[in-house]
Amino acid sequence: MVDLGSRKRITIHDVAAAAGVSISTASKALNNNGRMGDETRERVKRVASDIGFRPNALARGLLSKRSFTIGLLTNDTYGRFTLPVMAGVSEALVDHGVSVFLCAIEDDPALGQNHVEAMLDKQVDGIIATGKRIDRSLPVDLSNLPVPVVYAFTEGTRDSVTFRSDDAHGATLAVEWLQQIGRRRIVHITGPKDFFSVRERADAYCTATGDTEPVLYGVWSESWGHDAIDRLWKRSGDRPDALFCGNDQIARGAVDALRERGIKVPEEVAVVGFDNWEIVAAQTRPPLTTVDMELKELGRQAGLTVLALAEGRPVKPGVRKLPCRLVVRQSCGGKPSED
Amino acid sequence: MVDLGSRKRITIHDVAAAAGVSISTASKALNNNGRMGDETRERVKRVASDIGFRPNALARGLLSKRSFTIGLLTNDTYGRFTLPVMAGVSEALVDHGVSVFLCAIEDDPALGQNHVEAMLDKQVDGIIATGKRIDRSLPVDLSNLPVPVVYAFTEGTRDSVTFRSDDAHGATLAVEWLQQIGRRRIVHITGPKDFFSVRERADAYCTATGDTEPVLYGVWSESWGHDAIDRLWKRSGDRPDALFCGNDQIARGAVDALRERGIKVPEEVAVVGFDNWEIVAAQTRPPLTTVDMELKELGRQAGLTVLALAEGRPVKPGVRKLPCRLVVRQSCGGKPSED
DNA sequence: CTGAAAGCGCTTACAG
DNA sequence: CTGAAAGCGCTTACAG
Repeated sequence: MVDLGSRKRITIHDVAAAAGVSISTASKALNNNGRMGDETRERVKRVASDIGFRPNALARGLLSKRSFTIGLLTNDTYGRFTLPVMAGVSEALVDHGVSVFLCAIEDDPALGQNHVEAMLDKQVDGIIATGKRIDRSLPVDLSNLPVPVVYAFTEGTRDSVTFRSDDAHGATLAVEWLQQIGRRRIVHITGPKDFFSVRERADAYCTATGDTEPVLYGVWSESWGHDAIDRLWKRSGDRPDALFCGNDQIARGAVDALRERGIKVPEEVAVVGFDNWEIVAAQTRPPLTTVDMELKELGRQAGLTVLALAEGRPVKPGVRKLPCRLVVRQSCGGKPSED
Repeated sequence: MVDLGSRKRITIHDVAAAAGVSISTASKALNNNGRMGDETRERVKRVASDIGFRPNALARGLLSKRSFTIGLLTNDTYGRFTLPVMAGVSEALVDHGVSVFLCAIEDDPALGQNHVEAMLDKQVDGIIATGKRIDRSLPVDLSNLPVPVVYAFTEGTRDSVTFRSDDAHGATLAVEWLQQIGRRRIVHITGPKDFFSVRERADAYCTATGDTEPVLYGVWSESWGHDAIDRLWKRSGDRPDALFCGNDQIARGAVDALRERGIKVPEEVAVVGFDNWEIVAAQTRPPLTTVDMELKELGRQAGLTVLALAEGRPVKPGVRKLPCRLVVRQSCGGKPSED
């Protein structure tokens, strides 16, 4: 059978006994409050560390009303967006001793409710809601919770704090980069128009290019990228010398289609993607220059914000748009960035 | 400023007062123990539900020594393997009221130690360790912890419970499928030989095929799959009529290379991958038939096992190999499976 | 400078 | 059948 190494847990009573003080003195010594002789405080601390004392967070939490846990709620099962957000949240909070419950709720309201209640029972200090698109909310009501809620990459409520990427900025970065390398006929191939981020990216693209080419709306797949190239090359008139694609999958499909037609990327057509999804962007031939939404940074900020709210520090509600970053690989020429 | 809807939390005192009983009676009524009139018990329950009472899990945990939390520790930052495992763990445990801390520790021992201590402080009922390969352990010592540890898709200690996929079974499924559809010259293109799973899959492949073709070892990338096809088509002698690839990326690279040579998949060469990594397998043209390691089921079992150990139920230590499943798409011909 | 007491929100023997 | 008391592991006024 499996051995738990069932050593009894060490409590503050053990520390007090070993140091020859009362438990209140032990507590105060360890928490650097109360007044006592330096010698006593040091001795208690040394003893505690010698016998491996670690305070029980449950007991602490009962008193302090702080559990040093938060919940991350997501409906992005695949993890495409949630994983970087989670990494950022966790990185920002681990130094503050905060641990993160991850709850994947699919699109199931009952499951969502379940998870939220389980977290509230465990007295989480706050909740971060995240998802897979900025213009949809999770299938669970997070208003009027007894703990603060911060939204990251999902639709939030009016009076809450919401973090999202600045897609217009990302699109502008992409188009301006293509213009800088001398491209003039830049076509935008993107996803479904009912996505807010699609419209935002397309608008920024139109602004930056002066609206000379139509935007090709479709779906978020490689095969749509492929089809779009067929369509573009069938029509009459000048061919594009650059593509700005709404995500990396579309870009990959387009690059594949261009190669199959014997058209050189980046020499004849330069391509920029969106998302910086490594598995897609880095494996494309040539690897994709693409826009990174800095989701990890977004997670970091969401984490620090929920912590601030939990500690009662004031935070202004509203939507915070975070800048994107262009990751340069080979699909536009130029050297790969350090990324 | 953000409003917390700062309604005071409802405690068992409120329930007792509202029901006109003592808090001990209230507690016993809600937990279905102690003896009391049915009428009293029902009244207390009704009142509790009416005023929205939910017991504080921290207070409960302090008494019961059970926090109804567990920790999932992983060094698989990208989430490729951890996400399905996490989904399984969470799914299995949510019904038991258990929430899961996710701790991504990269390959940083100090960070790992940090997270483990934070979880122990929070009195987790157990820890599941998971990773990105079966023959490496996490960079943190999990033996002699005061809570049970279960290993899933990472190297465990001798006396622990470890769950892993049965890679030999998966490889056998793949090869036998190719043989069933009439293929005879099946080549195995796979990853680096220092991976245990590579050797195990290759051995099973050799056993199933009778060792007629050399195994091509390389790296886990599309470009290696591509190169392997070049190599195979340059050499003299009969060409393969089927490929069994060590992962989906290699398979995708190979399929792309075959298409570029004008060789039809699956008509001339049938291809099976490994991993069932949707983003790769489903986007390949044609979509890949591939081996799924059933990581979610693996996570489920790991979750139930750590729960059993936490509850003191006996569990035999050792390595449990879980069967794989073949997901049929179009790269071998045949109709797509329901997956 | 140090300790006894009360209490966080609950559960569980133990009296009555 | 119901309640008062003790206690889980800790912290924090309050006495001395």
